[in-house]
Amino acid sequence: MRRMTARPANAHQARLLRLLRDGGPNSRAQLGDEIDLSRSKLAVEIDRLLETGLVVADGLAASRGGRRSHNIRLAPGLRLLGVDIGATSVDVAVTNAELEILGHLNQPMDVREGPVAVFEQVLDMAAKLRASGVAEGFDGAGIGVPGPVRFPEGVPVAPPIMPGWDGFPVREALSQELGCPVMVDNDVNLMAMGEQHAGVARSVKDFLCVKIGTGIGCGIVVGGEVHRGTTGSAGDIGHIQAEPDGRPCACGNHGCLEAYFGGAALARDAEAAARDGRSAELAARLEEAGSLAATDVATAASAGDATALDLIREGGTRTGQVIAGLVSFFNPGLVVIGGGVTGLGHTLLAAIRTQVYRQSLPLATGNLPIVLGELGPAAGVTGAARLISDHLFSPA
Amino acid sequence: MRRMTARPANAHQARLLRLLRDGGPNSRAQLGDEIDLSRSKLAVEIDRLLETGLVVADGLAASRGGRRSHNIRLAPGLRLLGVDIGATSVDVAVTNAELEILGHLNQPMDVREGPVAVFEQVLDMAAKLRASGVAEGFDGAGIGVPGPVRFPEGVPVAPPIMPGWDGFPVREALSQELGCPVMVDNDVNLMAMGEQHAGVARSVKDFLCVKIGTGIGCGIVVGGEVHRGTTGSAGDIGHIQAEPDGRPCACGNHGCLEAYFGGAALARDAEAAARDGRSAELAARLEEAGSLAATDVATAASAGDATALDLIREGGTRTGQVIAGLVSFFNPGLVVIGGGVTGLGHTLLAAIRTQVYRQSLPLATGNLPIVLGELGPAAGVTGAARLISDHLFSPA
DNA sequence: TGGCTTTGTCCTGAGACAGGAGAAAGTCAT
DNA sequence: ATGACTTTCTCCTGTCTCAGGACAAAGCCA
Repeated sequence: MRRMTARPANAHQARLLRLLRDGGPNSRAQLGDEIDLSRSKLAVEIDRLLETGLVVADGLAASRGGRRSHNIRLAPGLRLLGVDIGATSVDVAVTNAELEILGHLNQPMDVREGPVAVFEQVLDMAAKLRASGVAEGFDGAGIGVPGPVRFPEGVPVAPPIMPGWDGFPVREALSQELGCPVMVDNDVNLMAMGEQHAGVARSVKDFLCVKIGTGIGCGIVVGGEVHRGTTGSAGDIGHIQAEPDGRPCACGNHGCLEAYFGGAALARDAEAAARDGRSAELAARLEEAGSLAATDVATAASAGDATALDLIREGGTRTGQVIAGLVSFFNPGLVVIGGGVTGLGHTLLAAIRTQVYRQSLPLATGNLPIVLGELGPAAGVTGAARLISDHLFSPA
Repeated sequence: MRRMTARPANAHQARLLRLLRDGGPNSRAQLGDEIDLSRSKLAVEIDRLLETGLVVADGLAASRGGRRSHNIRLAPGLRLLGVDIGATSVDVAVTNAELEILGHLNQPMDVREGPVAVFEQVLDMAAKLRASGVAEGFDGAGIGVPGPVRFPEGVPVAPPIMPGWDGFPVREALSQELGCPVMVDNDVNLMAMGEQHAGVARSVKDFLCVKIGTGIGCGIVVGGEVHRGTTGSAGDIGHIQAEPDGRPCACGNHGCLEAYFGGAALARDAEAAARDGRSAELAARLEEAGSLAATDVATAASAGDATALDLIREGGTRTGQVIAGLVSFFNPGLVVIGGGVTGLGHTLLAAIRTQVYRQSLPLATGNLPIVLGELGPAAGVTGAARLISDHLFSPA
């Protein structure tokens, strides 16, 4: 079916759309208070938006002591697809124009199978969501991939954990399949955007969002905008050296943070601990499943297993060391910890906090909250929807 | 005498002034090509700027095949004061509106003597420059201090090496003394702005500028704008941990970069080497002067002293380790090395380069130039002039 | 001297916009 | 119910911004 193709005609319209999206007021009068425009001009722009169908006026709000206002809302039929491709699983969600999640699917997947196989699965999941009735089609899609992206073109570049994706025209291919605009970004950046839009980072202009999944990455937000770096690899902190001449890392260097922590390292350390007989708990789980994952460490830790707790604490300390350096360097107003291993929860957070507060400059940590992300697996897909929404809600 | 107090009336005028300042064209026609305005509107704005005296039209340019154009230039009488306060010396310079240095003084000074004493000296130097005929008065002044600054108010906060300055209203005090607008920033940020305006970082939008003086700091430029951080302490990389459980640092922590390198650490290490008998060259200089400074290491190194070279290499390697992490994190398009110890030159640069190229992600270093700053002591004062110029050339 | 190019000025009409006047639609006290 | 008051929204008018065409000025070159 035909989807919405209208775009705001000017910056005023774009600002209005974003205000409505981000939970601003919804009467003409109150919109006029937040946007620097006269009532008359505002009325004209809203009329034009109504004509294009980008917003609708449905019903009247309760009176606030005078004439009742019209409810101005974003097109209720607008649907965005948010895709978050991880190393071992994929999330696909549908949102409305306000970026509220209407349907969300998660499936295991191996990113190394390459873009063609993964896209088949993603399109299948999108079809399932459509079939469930939450959407008849999509007005736009955002997609996050676990590696650096040449942002303007929407193409992954030299992604270490997904070599088959190097140079694959993700944006173009997906846009063709879905028949709608598509934007591509690094998964960590999208998580940051998600937490910024609907999570703990609302109203914070400069913050870091550390995602600890299979690997470790960091979304950098400067002045409300994601910093992607010159080649799109900004935030790739997994291979910062945490220990001079330390453990060998898959990247060829020694002592990288990812050699000590992250889903992959944690699973490997847990298996070693199980085999060494350091943890009966982990050994039992290894016996049962044949291999261990980060989640096994989480459950063992919550069962009180000392070795599992030690592994988490040590990893948190290493991560905290690196974050401490970044905090001194960047002086953020907030640090968000998220990603798959947030199941490790407050043990991890406490270790990170201790290390950062100990090592960073007092001036930089003085008023610095370090918190867990509050959206969990919804952060990535929300950020993806936000990414394409920012694109759609900018002048054509 | 009365100074220029006019300010651009709108964003167009501000853009025109900055274009002229930054070496853009200077005829109406060519300005019109670079600014998105019609010839008519442009002519109106230039006429208004001519009226206020912010620009002047003097003479005609050579013909380019048709009617000769008028030379539009920034007010030739405009004078800016750039002040760069270091730990042990102070630079004061006078520039014209194009930020060309018309006069430059440097004097030794101890920042720990406090703001009152230092300002007395700065004002004295400014008076000397005035007396030399390069300026009759100042239209604005920029000043850099070696510590974090609460930028909007122009007040140093919790500066480790200059405790007496904490909370001192630098901006207000200097503005009163000089009778002109004043802006205050961290000295490292100003060095970055200087290299951006007239040095190696021209046309680079995202870069890092590492200043190795008595301490070590880093200017961060994102999208052409200096990133100052939430509390103004961004770029304070001297206390990033370079060695876990390493040398004790003056800040109370262990293993900080500044415990290993920077003017202070280098001087201390050199004295130790002289006393240990590891370097006859350094011992002779110590004998002579009673104490050693970073410059002594530089001269010893250029004389071929192996110990001095080792000290520089080791410091460069440590610094390179830290920068490598920052490069992975920030993914800049350029890294500039500057500050007092650039006298150590290419030995230092080579050590830093080796370490960064070895340790950072290939994608981040692939096309990354790491170069010495090209302005030397002029970087700070040029950046200071640029800071106040940006302020003066923005709509009132 | 005449064609051509570049630069700069003048003019007009279209559109952007603010703010006043006032209609519409409500609340609340009397 | 009535009138005073509030809030929301619309309409209108005058001002300002701005682009682009027409044209004058000033140069080059053959």
